[in-house]
Amino acid sequence: MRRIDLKKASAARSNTIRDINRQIVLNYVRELGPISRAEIARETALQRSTISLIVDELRIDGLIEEVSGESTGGRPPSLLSLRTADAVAIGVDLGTVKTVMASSDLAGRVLEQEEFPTDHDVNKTVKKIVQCAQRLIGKNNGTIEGIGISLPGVVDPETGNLYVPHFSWRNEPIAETLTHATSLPVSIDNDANAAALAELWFGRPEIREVRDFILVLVEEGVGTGVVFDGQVYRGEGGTAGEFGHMTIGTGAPVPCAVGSTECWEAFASERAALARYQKLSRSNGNNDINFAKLMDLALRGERNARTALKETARYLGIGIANLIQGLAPEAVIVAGPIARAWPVIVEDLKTSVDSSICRGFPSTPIMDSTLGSQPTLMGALSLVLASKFASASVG
Amino acid sequence: MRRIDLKKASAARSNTIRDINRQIVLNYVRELGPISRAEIARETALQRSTISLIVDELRIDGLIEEVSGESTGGRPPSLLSLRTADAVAIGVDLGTVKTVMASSDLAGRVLEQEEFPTDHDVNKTVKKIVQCAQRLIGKNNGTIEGIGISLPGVVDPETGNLYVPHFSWRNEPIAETLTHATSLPVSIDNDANAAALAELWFGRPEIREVRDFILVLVEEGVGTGVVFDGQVYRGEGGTAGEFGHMTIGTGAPVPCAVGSTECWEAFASERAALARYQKLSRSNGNNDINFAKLMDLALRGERNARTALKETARYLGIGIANLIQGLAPEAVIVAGPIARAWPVIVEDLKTSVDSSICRGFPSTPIMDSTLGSQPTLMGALSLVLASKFASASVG
DNA sequence: AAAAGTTAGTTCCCCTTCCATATTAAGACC
DNA sequence: GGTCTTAATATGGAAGGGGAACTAACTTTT
Repeated sequence: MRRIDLKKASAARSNTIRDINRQIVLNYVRELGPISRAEIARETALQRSTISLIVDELRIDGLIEEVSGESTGGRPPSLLSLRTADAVAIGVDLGTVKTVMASSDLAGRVLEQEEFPTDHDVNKTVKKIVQCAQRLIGKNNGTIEGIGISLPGVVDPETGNLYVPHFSWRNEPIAETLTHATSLPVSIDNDANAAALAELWFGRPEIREVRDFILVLVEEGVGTGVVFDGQVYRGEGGTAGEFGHMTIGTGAPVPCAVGSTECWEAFASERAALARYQKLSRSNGNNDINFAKLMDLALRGERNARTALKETARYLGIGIANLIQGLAPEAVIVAGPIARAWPVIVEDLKTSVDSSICRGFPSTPIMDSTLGSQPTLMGALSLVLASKFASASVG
Repeated sequence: MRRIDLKKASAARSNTIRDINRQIVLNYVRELGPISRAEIARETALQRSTISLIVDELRIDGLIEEVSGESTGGRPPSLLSLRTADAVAIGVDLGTVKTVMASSDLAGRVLEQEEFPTDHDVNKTVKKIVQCAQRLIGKNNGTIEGIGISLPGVVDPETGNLYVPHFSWRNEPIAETLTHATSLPVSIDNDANAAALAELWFGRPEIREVRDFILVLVEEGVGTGVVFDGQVYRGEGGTAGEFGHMTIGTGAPVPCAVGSTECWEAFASERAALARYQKLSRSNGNNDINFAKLMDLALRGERNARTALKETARYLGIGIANLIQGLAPEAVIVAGPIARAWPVIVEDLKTSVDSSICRGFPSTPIMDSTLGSQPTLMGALSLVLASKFASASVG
């Protein structure tokens, strides 16, 4: 029972029907390909002739290609799959430590990847990004159609206004600079929202089939990406997803990015885990430790490191329980470096979630990211790729 | 960038285009009526001829009617508005104290209303509802098209499974019984979700124009209805919206419905306010007080009552701040009996929200319900009415 | 009072797109 | 080699919107 928005709703014309069916066919190829025209016709209940016409259009547009298939007792089908000959997207995963850039094909497979340390000076970082983008564009002879950027901060995808607390960047024209230098459309979004978009479009099937889930990105802070009804929820001005600043108690081990000690991220971020570890092992004088090293120690069985991570997982669980109760997602995904220590934290995390949930809610699966080591890079690529498969107007 | 659901998405046929345009025209009449065919044609950029054909359909279906209009220098238009001659919906607002039932026309205007105390025995209550429904149906000579029920508990609108903590009702076949007795379709939903639906479809214009908002229903507990992109978000199994059980601290004045003293509703519900008042005025021995009386006292200026309400508002604000940060809604609506004491609590509420929000988020309007005294009754009616204006398939 | 101007609504023909059916294509099995 | 099965294409018909021309009904101007 969605209320349509009269200001945005546009009436259906004769071509609307084709637009809708074209999108459905394209997504069948994307999600179930290689697939034959006949199979798509059976699934959609459209006529085979209609599917053939639509497929012709999609082939001319270079979105899909034919491969030969095996007969099942009759004429062998010509199977359709996404055309993956070219690199079509560039993704920029701008992190607090390093920036990873990659090109990918339509199916989201990374073809080429580079990385460099992120410079605190926004101009230097943008310069490196421009250089790398131009290198990738040059190699690919005009096949690149767009650039996506994910960064650890609040972004309004409409206006481009942004705020990156770690570097104190405010309203830097990163996207504009890149657009001018490359003449390509540039999309920019918060890292957790982008990672959620990637899980939605390119995650493992158990997530792809889910319409409502929450991605919790644990890094220096805690970010969330909320997916409602197959769509990343951005809220007004793109500022949704800051559940990291949800009040969950008092007396956190570190202040949050803005100084409060009552926020979820003050209890459950990497910084919180490090603070716990340093308190536990103060006598050892371990001051040059970072989160990667802490995880290494914990995975090797070091007692204090494990305790610090498990305690952090417990608070992670309290926040996740709040989200489950409020939003009843079909799944919760934990992403970020901490996913590497999944075996250490999973039990405490789930126990904490269960004990914080009041009612007999259906138990919600909590899993680590299905996108391997780089959910945020995939997120940046998804900003470009998803727009090829989802047209804003067609619901 | 919504990802379509291949299992549910149905391909567009020739009639799809008419369905879409029909819905758009109907909603123009609903929201901007009385309106002429020509005006709709200008707004939608559809041809006047097309609008005329669609209007004929809608008139035959009894959804809209013509009234005469004034000329503006040419042929006078025949204006279109919703047909409000008949009662078409029955709403059942099943509350913990009383049950209110009403019939309404297509525009959501209440035509007839009855109420009776809610009996702790589910069978007795259902019997009274059935009798009242049959009385209303009989009076209206076959014009009633559906019944909506809102109740203070968790409901899965798909399966009808429900749980009402106040009465310890579990999986009672309320909707089924009513369907059998009346032969009408019955929709049932959680009170906060239903109230959110009512604000979305029948609220004052400042809310109707908003696509993303959160309704916080304060009663014995605290319930939330989340509206995202013009749609009430229900989550898996219809259990979304239980932000009332979000952990926000420790040491609440009362246990929540399940016994925890860390939940938002344990800090911010009517029961929490009453407990605060009783603690403050223990010497007075005021034990036969209820929330309505507490509000009366506070509105008359009684010190302890005001303090109890203001303290409750402060905690209400902490939870609302969490929601604003996480979901960045365009507005937050506070509904329920407490809205009557709005002047007493509004200042403390807003101060608390502002101080709990970490970043310079755009300040979100927080308002009391725009539906007058009975948001939950309107919610029940909306369950029927909204389905007439929104078809599930047409986005 | 007649003519001109304005706005509303209807009629008719054409285009797009889908459906249904028939036809062609290409392999498997006996 | 003939029949069966499945895949893909071609062809005519229906639904629905676009657009121009038309009728209707009023206001304004002369």
